[in-house]
Amino acid sequence: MAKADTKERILEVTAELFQRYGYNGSGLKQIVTNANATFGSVYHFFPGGKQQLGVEVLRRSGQMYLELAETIVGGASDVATGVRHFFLGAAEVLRQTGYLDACPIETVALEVASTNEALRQATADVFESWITGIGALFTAAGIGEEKARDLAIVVITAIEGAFVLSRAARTTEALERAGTYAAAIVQAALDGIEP
Amino acid sequence: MAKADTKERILEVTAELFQRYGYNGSGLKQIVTNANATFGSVYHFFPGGKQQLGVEVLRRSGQMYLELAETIVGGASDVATGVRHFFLGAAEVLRQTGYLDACPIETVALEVASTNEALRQATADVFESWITGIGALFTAAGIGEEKARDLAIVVITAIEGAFVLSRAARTTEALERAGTYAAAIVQAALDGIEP
DNA sequence: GTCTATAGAAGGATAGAC
DNA sequence: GTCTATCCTTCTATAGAC
Repeated sequence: MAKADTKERILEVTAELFQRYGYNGSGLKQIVTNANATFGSVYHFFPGGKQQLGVEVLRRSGQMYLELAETIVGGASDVATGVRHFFLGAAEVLRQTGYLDACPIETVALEVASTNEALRQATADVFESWITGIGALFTAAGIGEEKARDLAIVVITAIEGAFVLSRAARTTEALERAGTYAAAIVQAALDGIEP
Repeated sequence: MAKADTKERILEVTAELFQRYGYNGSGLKQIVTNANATFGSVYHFFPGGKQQLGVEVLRRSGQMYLELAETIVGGASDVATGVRHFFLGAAEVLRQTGYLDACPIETVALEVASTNEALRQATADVFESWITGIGALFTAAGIGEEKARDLAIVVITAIEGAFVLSRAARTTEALERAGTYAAAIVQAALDGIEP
């Protein structure tokens, strides 16, 4: 088991590098080295080169991160508490990794938004799946569908924005404050308050 | 006037490229071409190379964007309305530029957070200046200092996160929803409601 | 201050032996 | 499936003429 699938290792290493250094900041050479693989293997599994590898990594990372969010948010006593837990958990991970590991697709999303349509579409698909997935947790908690989607968007934008400020400042302040307000907004929706 | 300062042109062009393509995505060659300058000029004005140019561009862009925010937020009938206007204005700019022009430092901030300490510090300084500047508008509106800072952080994280989703999806939905909730949170603070 | 040429490294990608 | 060698481009940076 010390030797997992080569393809699997390439995907895992690339996901980690994208999360920390972005798409342009992660060289194929670095990927090959860290994954203990070769150029031949990369192009064997991903004939479309770095772009194809990128698309598959974004899809995988997006799904894994959604599952993590669903587990934490859905596992709490109520969704508002769950949202708060997710922000605090993200803050803890960020701190423990030396402010390396935040959102697995955010940096790439901004880098490729206006330069690579295939990758841009992949990031858009991931965000949409998050909105749908988190929104479903809110509707399950009794919130109307339309409002549930809006809430999901607000919660996701809050954590993405907080990641930017927290990584730049190397403090968890933004994640903590954003988490408090995001949880409060969800709680207000549970209480049936407008707006 | 057709020929502004060479240094000025380099700074302006680099700021635009950083905003659209990020730090790693903006080549010195591209900068030189777009600014109608030469490599010699770039290294004459910025002996520290791309990094020094980057730091100066981040500082400038950060200050200009803060001034824009202060004008819009502070120019409205109240700060909650001002916040709403800023989100809607940002959405309009984004739409009109084909989803190119969002935050001038966000992409760079994520790219350099774990790779270049000088640039990371520059982005952190910019965000801190925004928190202070926007927070001052809130205290001027009668909100307590501590809460004003928290609100500023929440508003800034909301717009940064919304930029990510909006650029990826090529819709203004995230900016509109985030703007609505950010304005509501500020309004609640004005009304003295807890948190 | 400006320009051109070029160095030297790193980028993605490919071919062909094994 | 894996590996190595290599191609071609792009990148940042520098030297030296003007």
